[in-house]
Amino acid sequence: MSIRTVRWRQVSLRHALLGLLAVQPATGYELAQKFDVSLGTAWHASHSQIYPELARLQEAGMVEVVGEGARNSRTYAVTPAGHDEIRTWLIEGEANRNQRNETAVRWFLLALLEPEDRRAAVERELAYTEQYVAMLRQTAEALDALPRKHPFRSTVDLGLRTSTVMQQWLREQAEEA
Amino acid sequence: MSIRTVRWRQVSLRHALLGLLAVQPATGYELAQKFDVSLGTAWHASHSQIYPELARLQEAGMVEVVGEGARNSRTYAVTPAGHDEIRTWLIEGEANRNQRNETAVRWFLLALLEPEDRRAAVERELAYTEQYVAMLRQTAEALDALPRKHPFRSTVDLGLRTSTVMQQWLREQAEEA
DNA sequence: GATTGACATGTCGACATAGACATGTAAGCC
DNA sequence: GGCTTACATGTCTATGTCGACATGTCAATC
Repeated sequence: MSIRTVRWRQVSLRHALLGLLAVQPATGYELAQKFDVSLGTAWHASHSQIYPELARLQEAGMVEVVGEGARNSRTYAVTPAGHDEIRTWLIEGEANRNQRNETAVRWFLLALLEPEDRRAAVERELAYTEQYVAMLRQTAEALDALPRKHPFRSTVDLGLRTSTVMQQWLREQAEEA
Repeated sequence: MSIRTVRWRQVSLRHALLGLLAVQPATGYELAQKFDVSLGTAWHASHSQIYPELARLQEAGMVEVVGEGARNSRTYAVTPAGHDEIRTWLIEGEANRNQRNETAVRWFLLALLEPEDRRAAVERELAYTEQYVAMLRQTAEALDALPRKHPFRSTVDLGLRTSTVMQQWLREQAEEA
């Protein structure tokens, strides 16, 4: 009989949810949408993961139901224990630096294409980044319209700045012989 | 009985492997190392995934064994069919833009901390990026010493450029009230 | 009042992934 | 010759994740 240390690896989904709820209480349905617009560059999760994890977080006392709305919806908020968890994770937690980014894999492989093929692929990627930048700009505008600074306002800026660098780099890739 | 369309989602591991082998033939063991130093920002895979996938790629005729070395090692190389696969994927394949990046999740949550806690967390993240930049610089030097330009040389540049932007952004986060 | 579509929550099965477990080889050092 | 360490390949289990399946609510439009 072997001793298998049970490691908890599902840390990011858990903390991403706590983070979103710390900004504003929300239903599972809203969280699923926020993952794509607000936290899209960092993490993705579908509702089939979110609902069970919310139940586990509630059981662990890190979130609580603060309201029930139409269509059997439940609004969750972070408890003090949940805030502690966020803080501890950021200050003490050991970071997992692994990344999983198919777009980046594509960009790595661009160099393997013939110049003509590469230009076509780069065009596609540039079109994607332009769409992405447009989305970020819209988000920035919406956040700037709020009475007080939104906690995620600066991450939108980070996205805009890195996108500029990436677009410049992609253009150079198209020109490479 | 319901018709379940079997979707193939393991596309990135497959193409990341093909891409690495297109640059230079390698053993499974070497590929596992390359994932972390060469493709680390884009994808991560451990040997327990790599060996079975190499076997599947060989079965599919996209890679072949081009040499056997000491300690029962096998060196794989990409076949013409494998090159076609890379090209088709880059030109025609539908991109999955989802990302999974725990570091980015951490950076998003920084804004939720009290200024003092945040400065501590930012210091940690800055230390990580500095280590990462040092590694990239070493890689760049090593690639520049080669007789001809390495296909992945420009992706190292992209990493260096985005790191600069990120470090600047992190410093700003530490200063925010 | 029927239809449509967005809102809302849930489960299930297939597949992906990490890390432990397993085994053996070769090189260098003492 | 024994020890240690890096090389090298493999499997298995627990867990993570996606997409399909399932069910129901409410509002708007026809």
